[in-house]
Amino acid sequence: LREKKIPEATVMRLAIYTRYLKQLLDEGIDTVSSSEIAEAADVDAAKVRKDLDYFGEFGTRGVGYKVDELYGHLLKILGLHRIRNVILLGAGRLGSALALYPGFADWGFRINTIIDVDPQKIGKPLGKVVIEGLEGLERKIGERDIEIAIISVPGCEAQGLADRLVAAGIKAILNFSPQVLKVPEKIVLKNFDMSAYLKLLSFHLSNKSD
Amino acid sequence: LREKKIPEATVMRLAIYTRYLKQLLDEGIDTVSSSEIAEAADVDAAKVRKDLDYFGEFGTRGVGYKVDELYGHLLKILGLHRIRNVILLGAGRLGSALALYPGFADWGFRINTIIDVDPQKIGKPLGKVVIEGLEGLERKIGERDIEIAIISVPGCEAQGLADRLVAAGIKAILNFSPQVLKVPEKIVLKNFDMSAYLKLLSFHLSNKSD
DNA sequence: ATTTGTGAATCGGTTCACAGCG
DNA sequence: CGCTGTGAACCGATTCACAAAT
Repeated sequence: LREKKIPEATVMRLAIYTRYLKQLLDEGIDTVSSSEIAEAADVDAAKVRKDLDYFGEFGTRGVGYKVDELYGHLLKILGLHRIRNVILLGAGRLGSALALYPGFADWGFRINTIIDVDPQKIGKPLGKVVIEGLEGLERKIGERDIEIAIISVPGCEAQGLADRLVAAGIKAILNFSPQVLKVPEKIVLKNFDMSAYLKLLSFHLSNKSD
Repeated sequence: LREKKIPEATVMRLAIYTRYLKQLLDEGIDTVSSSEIAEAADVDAAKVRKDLDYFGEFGTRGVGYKVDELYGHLLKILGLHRIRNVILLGAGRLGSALALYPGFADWGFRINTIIDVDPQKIGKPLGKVVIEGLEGLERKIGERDIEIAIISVPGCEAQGLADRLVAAGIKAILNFSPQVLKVPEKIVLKNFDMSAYLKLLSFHLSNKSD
């Protein structure tokens, strides 16, 4: 966006702040301070202000931030002011849970295509979307204006699938498989390797004697 | 462990390396270089060596690392050489998917207790474990030697539950709810807010004009 | 009086470049 | 000669402290 490069961690925190602001909005609270946001997000107030500072001046000194305005700014900053189409690849247990997770639709992410290779599943509905086979993947991504892919297939199939997605012009991938994916620079890739997170917990448990 | 503090990112990468080493082990390959590990994990070789350097010297100059030895060292470092008992809270769609995810058991994480408040679910099996109600939570954690809790309940219930878990002596929490949890310093907490990750992707999509 | 916005200092992780060793 | 191990330089994010604004 701006001239400066925005730290990944900053964007992640902005994503957290939006949820709190939405809550305040629903409660009818109209003003909030950086220290209140900080408390809710479990960070410090200076960090909140610095995070916002990357994008402009949204507050009033001595007063704080107007909740509705700040919320609107953050939605714009994060690109959440519009619908984005998502393809889900793999309708296993995890994939099914993701397909039905309301937290995606709440923020404008519409899973409009679900793919699986199991003939038993093809043709059956998962939520409001009918599961389809892999054929014509590339065409569907183009025709249906899909920007984001969620991969929840076994690790061994993930890289091949990612290659096809990239060739089809996908812009972002959320990878739930434990496979490390290689994609071109321009593709936005986030990994969500759950066993890796458990290993991280395990490490800390083994070294609690700090 | 050592005198130095280990970067979180380093531990996360070690967790990734283990998967690759396991694969090499299964393929019967017995030597590997830092650059091969780097390639597999999509990082650079210096980073791999630096990550290992925090914990000791595991390689042979001019040769590389013996796969089985390095794998064993990493298991020890990450505390994966023993079984850890896990409690799963919330047997909804996501919770059920997690309960049945083989990636946990593969690394020694045994979900031995599953809790839900829905009377319809209580008493029914999920995998090999029978779902139980919330009563006696604290006692179960103590008696069953549970170290890790996975929270997959609605956000509004997550903090109250976390408080009980902490009081019961839980050591680590993996939080799949979008609620930011407040726990004492000594508790190891990792958040897995999926909608926050989608928001992150959305931000990058909106600002691809780098 | 209060709270934001922000340059400057600090801290910590990454990268580099090469010494050390087989 | 090849690859590891590692101090040092670099870079970027966090924290600090205070000026600016109402």
